[in-house]
Amino acid sequence: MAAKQKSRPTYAEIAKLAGVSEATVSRVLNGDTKVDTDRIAAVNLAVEKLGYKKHRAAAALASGRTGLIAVVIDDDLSVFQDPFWGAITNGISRVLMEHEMQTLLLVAPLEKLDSPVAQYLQRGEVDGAIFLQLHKDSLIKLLAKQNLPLVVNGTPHTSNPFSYVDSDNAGGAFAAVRHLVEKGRKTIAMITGDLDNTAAEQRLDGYLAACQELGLPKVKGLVAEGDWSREAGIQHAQNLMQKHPDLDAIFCSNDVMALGAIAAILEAGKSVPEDIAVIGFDDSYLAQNSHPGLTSVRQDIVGLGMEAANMILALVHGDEVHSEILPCELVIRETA
Amino acid sequence: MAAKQKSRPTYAEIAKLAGVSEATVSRVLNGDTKVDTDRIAAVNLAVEKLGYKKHRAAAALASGRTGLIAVVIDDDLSVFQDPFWGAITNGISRVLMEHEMQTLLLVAPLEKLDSPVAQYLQRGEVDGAIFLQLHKDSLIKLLAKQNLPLVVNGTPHTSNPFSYVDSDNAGGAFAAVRHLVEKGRKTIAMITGDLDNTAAEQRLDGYLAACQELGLPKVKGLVAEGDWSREAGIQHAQNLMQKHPDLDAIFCSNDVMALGAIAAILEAGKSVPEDIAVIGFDDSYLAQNSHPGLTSVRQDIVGLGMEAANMILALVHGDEVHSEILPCELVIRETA
DNA sequence: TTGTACGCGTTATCAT
DNA sequence: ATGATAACGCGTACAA
Repeated sequence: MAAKQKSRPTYAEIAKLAGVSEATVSRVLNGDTKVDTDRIAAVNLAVEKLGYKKHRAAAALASGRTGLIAVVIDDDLSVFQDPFWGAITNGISRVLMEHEMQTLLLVAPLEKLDSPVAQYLQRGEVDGAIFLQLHKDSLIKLLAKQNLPLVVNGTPHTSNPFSYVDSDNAGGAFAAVRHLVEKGRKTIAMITGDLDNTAAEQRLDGYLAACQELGLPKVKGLVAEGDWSREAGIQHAQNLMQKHPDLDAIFCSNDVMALGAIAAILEAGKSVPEDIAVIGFDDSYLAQNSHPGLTSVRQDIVGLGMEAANMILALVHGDEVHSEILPCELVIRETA
Repeated sequence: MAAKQKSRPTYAEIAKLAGVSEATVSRVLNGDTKVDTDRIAAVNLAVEKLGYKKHRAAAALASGRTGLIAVVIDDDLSVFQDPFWGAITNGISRVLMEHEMQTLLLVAPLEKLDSPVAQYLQRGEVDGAIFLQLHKDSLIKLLAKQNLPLVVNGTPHTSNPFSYVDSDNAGGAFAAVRHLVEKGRKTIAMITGDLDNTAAEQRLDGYLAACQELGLPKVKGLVAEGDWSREAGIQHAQNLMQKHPDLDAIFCSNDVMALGAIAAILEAGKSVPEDIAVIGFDDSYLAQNSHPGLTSVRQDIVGLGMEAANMILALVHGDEVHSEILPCELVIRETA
C-alpha cells in the first residue's frame, strides 16, 4: 500500500469535540431539520475546527448514492473536433460542482446494449446520466426502465417521456430566414443536416414555416439534404446555383456546411453576400473566425448544459421535471 | 419475476456458490496469485453465473482507492470553444476505461490553492489527476507533496520532477519554417502566443532555431508576441507588413492568429500564398474548414491523452514514468 | 494456501 | 430530538 494519507477526521472525532452522538453529526451534516439549534452550531464548529470533509466512498456505501453523474458521449469521430461537447460539458460540470456532485465522463461507442458503458450505467455506480448526442433510443429506454434518472441533450426520436434539453432549432431557423427576407432576399435555399437527426429536422421545419408565413413563393428544389460536412455544403451550393440562377441566399443547418457553401460560391465567381447571402447555424468557433464573418444562429450551449444538470439534480432528488427548450439568437456578421 | 429491488450479488453469494471463503473470492477478484487453480476457476464460474460486478464504493472504502482519475481543466474562456480538450479527454478516457478506471471531470478556476477543486484533490477522492492547460505550478507542487499521482499536459514552467506529456512544439515550428524556406520564402515573420506559456516559448525556439540553421538572414522585428487571439493575428500582421515590405511569410503559433493574419493580408490587398504565405499551428477544425485551406502543424492530441492516461496508471501502480514528447506533423494545404 | 474476523466512515433504524 | 447500533460490501492482518 502506498502509505500516505494522514488520516482524516471522522464522525467520531466531531462527535466527541461537539459533545453529541455520531448520529447527530450525521443529521446536521445532511441537513436534518429536527436537531437542536445549539447542537447544530456545536457540530458545525467542530467540523470547521477539524477541517472535516465527508468521505464520499463511505457515504456512498451506506446510502447507495454515489454523488456522481455520468455524462455519456457516443464515441464517434465528431467528438474529436466539435467544440460543442466542451461547452455543454462545461455547463453541466459547473452546476453539478455547486451541488457537491461530480461529473463522470463516459466516452465510448453505445451501439450495443451490453457495451461497457451500458453495463456500467446499470450497475448503480452513478446517480444519474446525461446523454449527449444520442443516436439510438434503445439504451435509454432500457436504463429508464431501471429507474436511472436520465436527461437527454437534443429532442429524442421517440415520444417516450424522456426529459430533455434542446435549443429552439425551429425558432432559430425561422429567425435566420426572416432576416434574409428583411434584407430583400427572394430565393432562399436551405442545405439541411442529416434528416435522421431531430435537430436537422427541426431546423428544416423552421425554414419551411418561415417561407410560408413570410409569403415566399414556393419554388421546388430549394431544399437539399446534406450531412453536416463541408463537402456537402460545397456540392449542394454548386447544384443550387446551377438549378436556380436567381438564387440569392442559402441557409445552412450548421457552420461547416455554410463555410463550404461560401467557398463554392466564391469559386463560382460570385460574391458573398452581394450575390448570395449565407447563414449558418451554431455560431461556432468557425463562424467567429471566418472571413468574411459568417452570420449564424447561436445556441446557448453552456446554458443547455446547465439546464441538463439542473434537471438531473431534480430527478435524483425525486422531483418532477419538464423538458427545456432554450432560445437561439441570430448573430449577424457579414455574410447576410 | 416481480422482485423490484434485485439487489446485486455480493461476495457472500459467490463464496457460497463456489464453496470457498469470502477472502478467497476477494483474492481471486484482485488477482492474487497464491490461490489454488481449481478455486480460481470455481470463483470465476460463480462470478459469471451470478453476473457479479464489484461495488466500487465498498471497494473504495475498504481499500482507499477510488478507481477515479481526475481530469482537471482550469476554467477559462478557452474551454468553451477550444476543441483541444475534447480530443485529449477522449484519449484519456479511452485508455482509462480499458483499465476499469473512470474519468472524473473537474472544470473550475484553479487560481487559489484553497479552491474547491484543490480541496477535492487533496481529499483523496481520486487516485490521481491529469492537469490540462495548467497556468500556474503552485497547485501541483502542493499536490505532489501529498503524494497524489500527477501528470501534466504541456511542459511545466518549473524544472520540478513532474511527469508530463507534450507535443514537440519546437520540432513542429522548425518543420513549418523549413517548409517555407523550401518554398523559397526569404523573410519569414512569426506571431507567437503568450510567451508566458511554455508551448508558445517552445514554438518560438523552433522558429529561431530554424532561422539560424537554415541560414536565413537575421532581421530585427520579425517576431511579434501575440496572445493567441484573432485580433492579435490581425494587428501584428498589419504591423509586420508595414515594417517589412519584403515580408513573404508568417508563421503563427496557432490557427486562430493565422486566420486573423490572412484576413489582414487580404484586407491589405495582398494575396495568400502568392504574396505572403501563412502557416498556423494545431491543425484545428478552423484550419480544416478555412478557405483558402490553412497549412498548419498538427499535434496528435488524442495521442497526448492516451499517453497521459498510461502514465497516470503507471504512477498509481507505483511505477516510475518518464515524460513523453509526441512528434508533430506539418499538414500542407493552400496557404503555404 | 485458506479462512476468520475485523475495520473502513457513513447512513438509517429503532428505541428512548 | 437524540443516542446506540446494525448494516453497507469489500480488503486484509492474522491465524491456522
